[in-house]
Amino acid sequence: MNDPLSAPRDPAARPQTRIQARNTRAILDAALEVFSAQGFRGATLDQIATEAGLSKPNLLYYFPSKEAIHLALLGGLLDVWLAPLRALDPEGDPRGEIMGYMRRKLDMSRQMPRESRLFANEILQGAPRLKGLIEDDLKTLVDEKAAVIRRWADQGRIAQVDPYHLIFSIWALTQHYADFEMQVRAVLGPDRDPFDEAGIFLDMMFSRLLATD
Amino acid sequence: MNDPLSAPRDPAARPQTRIQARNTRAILDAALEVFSAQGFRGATLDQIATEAGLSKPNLLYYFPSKEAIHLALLGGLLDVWLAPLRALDPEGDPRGEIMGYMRRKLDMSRQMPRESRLFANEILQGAPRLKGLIEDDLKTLVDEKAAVIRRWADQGRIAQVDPYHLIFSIWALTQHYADFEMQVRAVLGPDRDPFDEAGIFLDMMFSRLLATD
DNA sequence: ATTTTCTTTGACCATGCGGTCAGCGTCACG
DNA sequence: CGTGACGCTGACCGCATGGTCAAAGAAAAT
Repeated sequence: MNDPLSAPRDPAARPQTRIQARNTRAILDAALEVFSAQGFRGATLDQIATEAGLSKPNLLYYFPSKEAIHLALLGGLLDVWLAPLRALDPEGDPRGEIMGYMRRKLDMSRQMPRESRLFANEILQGAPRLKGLIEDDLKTLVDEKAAVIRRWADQGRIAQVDPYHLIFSIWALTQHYADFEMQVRAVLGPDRDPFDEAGIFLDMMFSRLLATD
Repeated sequence: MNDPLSAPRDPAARPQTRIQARNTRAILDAALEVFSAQGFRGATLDQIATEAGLSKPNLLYYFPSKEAIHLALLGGLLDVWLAPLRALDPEGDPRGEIMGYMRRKLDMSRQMPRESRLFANEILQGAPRLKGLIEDDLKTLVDEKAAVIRRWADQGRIAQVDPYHLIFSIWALTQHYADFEMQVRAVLGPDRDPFDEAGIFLDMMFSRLLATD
């Protein structure tokens, strides 16, 4: 009843055992690995259990179903994913804020490619499990930040660009390096670092886009 | 031998019946629909058969396995997908060629979102079935066109940008509108046309990026 | 030391799904 | 209009997979 999806057992009474903490973390990490690489239907409980170093029934002792594990992951993800955008400061320097946002998003692609792919998988399939959150939380946040950016543009502090598509472009470009990493690496060859180069390229791209000259 | 992957039976002797043509087309179209929406493992033969208006055994009369259907789709896809890049003319006007490429790619996202998502699914999972083609054909083509673009940059006819990442950025931005269409539409609301707006935005973005001022 | 709660497991079940097969219809062509 | 090749299907098989359960094994609490 009062049992959040990310926690296995009713934590109302006793708080949480050390073993519980360790195992739920292991499970979520293993699930992230498997779900992000195989998609929801492609992943199997056996794979996740093995990856987590548990038996399948033991895994199901901590989470009631495959669906629940997936939801626990997605539930936490959207917040993490949007944190950089939330941090965009209306009082800050327009170019610095937008460039900084792009930077942080690129860093997330580099540091958290599994999360990026998990998210991509979900959206690709039409976001059956995140639709609600996307239409509410995400849309609200983007509307709010888009208004800020529009104000900056109207004040002439950055170029006149559609703020929504500016945000989309940051998403598209940064996530591409995580989601399509295999393709990017295949094309660049083994001796080039995609993320380092992307940083330079995207700096230039957005500098030129936002310049007011 | 002369049997393309999209054809089911050995057509060495008799060419192809009308029924064969109709049904293989129906199957591939249905499979594109289902695979692009559910991924390889998420799709079932029953779904594809139903979508194609056939029974499952009948479907398997035309293709030997689920895998074969998927391969037939992917096999044809890469060529279609890369055609716009192939068309980039070294003798043409640099800005016109690159902007035109971006345009054609965006049109493809609009006209062929299912193909885009099929491809995205494949790359996301690490391209288990396309790896070879990507490391050979695709890499070769990109190397070749990147060299062209680099020459243009060195001649001062466009800005000095990394040609590889320029190509990546075109892929990322155009495919984003197909692959993440659900998210884009949720954020923009029902009254805005993502693709029309994207055309304007991307025109501006790449104009500014390539400008030599 | 004993009880109680938490943790783990082997064995098992039901269902979904890819794929097969024997046989029945149907079409095209001489 | 007959005959062979083509097209189609219901019933079936075996395996993978999500999930259950009773009972055994550790920890914690007393």
